Amino acid sequence: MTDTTPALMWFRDDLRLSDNPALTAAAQGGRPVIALYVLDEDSAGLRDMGGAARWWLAGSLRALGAALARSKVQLVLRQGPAARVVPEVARAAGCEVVAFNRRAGRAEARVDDEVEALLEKQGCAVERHLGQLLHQPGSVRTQAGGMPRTFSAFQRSALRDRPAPLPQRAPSLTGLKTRLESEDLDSWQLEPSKPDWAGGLRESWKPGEAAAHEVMSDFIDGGLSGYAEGRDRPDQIHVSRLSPYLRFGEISPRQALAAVLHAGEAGTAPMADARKFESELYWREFSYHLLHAVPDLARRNLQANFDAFPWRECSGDLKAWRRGLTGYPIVDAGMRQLWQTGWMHNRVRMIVASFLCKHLLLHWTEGESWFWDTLVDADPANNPASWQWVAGSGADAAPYFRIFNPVLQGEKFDPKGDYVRTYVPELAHLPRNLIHKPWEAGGLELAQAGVRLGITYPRPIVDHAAARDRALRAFEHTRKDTRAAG
DNA sequence: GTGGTTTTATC
DNA sequence: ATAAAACCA
Repeated sequence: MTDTTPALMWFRDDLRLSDNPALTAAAQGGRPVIALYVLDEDSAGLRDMGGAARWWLAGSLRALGAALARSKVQLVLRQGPAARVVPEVARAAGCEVVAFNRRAGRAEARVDDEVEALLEKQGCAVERHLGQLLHQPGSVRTQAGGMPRTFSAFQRSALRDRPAPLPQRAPSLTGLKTRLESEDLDSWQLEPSKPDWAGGLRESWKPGEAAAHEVMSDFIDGGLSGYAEGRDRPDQIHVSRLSPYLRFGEISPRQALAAVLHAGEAGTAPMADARKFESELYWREFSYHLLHAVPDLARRNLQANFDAFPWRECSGDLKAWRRGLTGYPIVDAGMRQLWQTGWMHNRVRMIVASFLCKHLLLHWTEGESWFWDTLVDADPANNPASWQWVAGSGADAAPYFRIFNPVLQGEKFDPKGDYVRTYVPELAHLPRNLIHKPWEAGGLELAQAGVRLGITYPRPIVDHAAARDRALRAFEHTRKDTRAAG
C-alpha cells in the first residue's frame, strides 16, 4: 500500500536531493512530493540576501528544478511572506504533511513557528529536521551543562557526541499529476541585468548539487593532501571552495565530512589534513551556535567593551578598501578577487578584514555588509562571526594586538606574488621581492615594471607603522572607557 | 659591530 | 601576529 496523499517539501537553505532529511521524510512511503521554494522578502526580521548570493540562488534553483523534473516532481516557485504562501500551496496541493529542515536564525524560527501553527490549523502535520548542521544549535553543552564560549571548548564538547557521518541517498521521488501555479524564476530578477556584473561569477562557479559533488571530488583528489598547511596559501589549490555550496545546502556538512574522512581512512590523503577540514567545518558549527545564542550577531558586539570603541568614519578609505585601491597589494588582490569572482581565499579574508578594522579603524559592520553583498557564500552565521573574530569583539576573538602586517602576510603566504599578479595586473611585472611593497621600488625598477606609483597603482592610503600605533592606542582608549563606565 | 635567531611584550 | 629587545657566534 502506498500513501497517495502528497507531502510538501519546503526547500530553503538545503537545495539538494541527497542527504536531505526533510525531503526523505516527505517522500516516505512513496507518496507524491510537491517541492516549494519561497522567495520571502516580506516577513519581519529576515535579512535580504546580497547581490552575489542572489545570483547564486538563481543558478541553484535552476539546477534543483531540473533535478526534480527528472523525477517528475515540480518545483513550485512563489514569492511572498512564508506564512501566507506555504499554507496556500499546501492547501492547493491537498498536502497533509509539510517537511522542512530547520534554520538557525531567530527571525527564521519565528516565521517557521507561524507557518507551523497555520498549517496545523488547516489539518496539516509539520515535520522539522536537522539538515544544515552537524549539531542542533543550542544542543552543544559543556560537561558542566553551560554554553561553550570558545571555539575549542565548543569543538571539544561537540565531538564528545560526534554524530555518525552517514549521509543518506536521495530518496526515490514521485510527483503529482497536476501542476500547481508557479512563478517564473526570471521574474524574480535574482540575476543582474543592467549592468550585468556577473560575468566573473559565471566564469568562476557552477551552482547546483551536481557541481557541488564535482568540486568536492576535485578537492579530495587534489587539494586535500597538504590542506592543513596549504589552506593558508592563496596562490595554491589547497582549499575546498565548497563554501557557497554549503551556504545553500547543495552539499550537506555531513556529506563533505564523510567524504573527507573516508579519503583519510582510505589513505588517499593524510588523516591530519582530513581532521583539519573537519575542524573548519566545526568553525561553521560554532558560528551557528553563536547565531543561535545571539540572533543579532551581525549588529551587536559580542564583547560589550567594544561598544565604546572609537571607530572612524571615512567614506574615502572605505571606498578604497572596497575597490581594492588601498596601495597594499595583498589587500587589493583580495578585494578584487571578491569583486570579480564573488569569493575570496580565507587567509586573504583575514588580511583584508584586519586591514579594515585595524589599519583603517572602520567599523567591522562596514566590512561585514560589503562581504554580505559581494560573497556568493555570504552566510548569516559565518560572516558576522568571522568579522567579529577579526575585529576582536567576538566570542573567542583574536587578541587585539594581532595586527596583520600586509607586507609580511603577503610575503609569507604569496611568496612568489602569483596571487597578486593575477588580481592586480598592473603590478604583474614587479619582481617578487618588491611585489608586496611597490613603494620601496626605485625609479628604475618601477619604470621597468611599467608601474607609475600614484597613477597606475596607488601609494598606500595609510602608513603601516603609524596605523598600527593608532590601532593600539584606540584599543587602550576603549579599555579605559570601559573601566570608567564600569 | 654585524647578521641572524630567540625571547618578550603587547592585553 | 608583530616588532622590539636580547642574545649569540
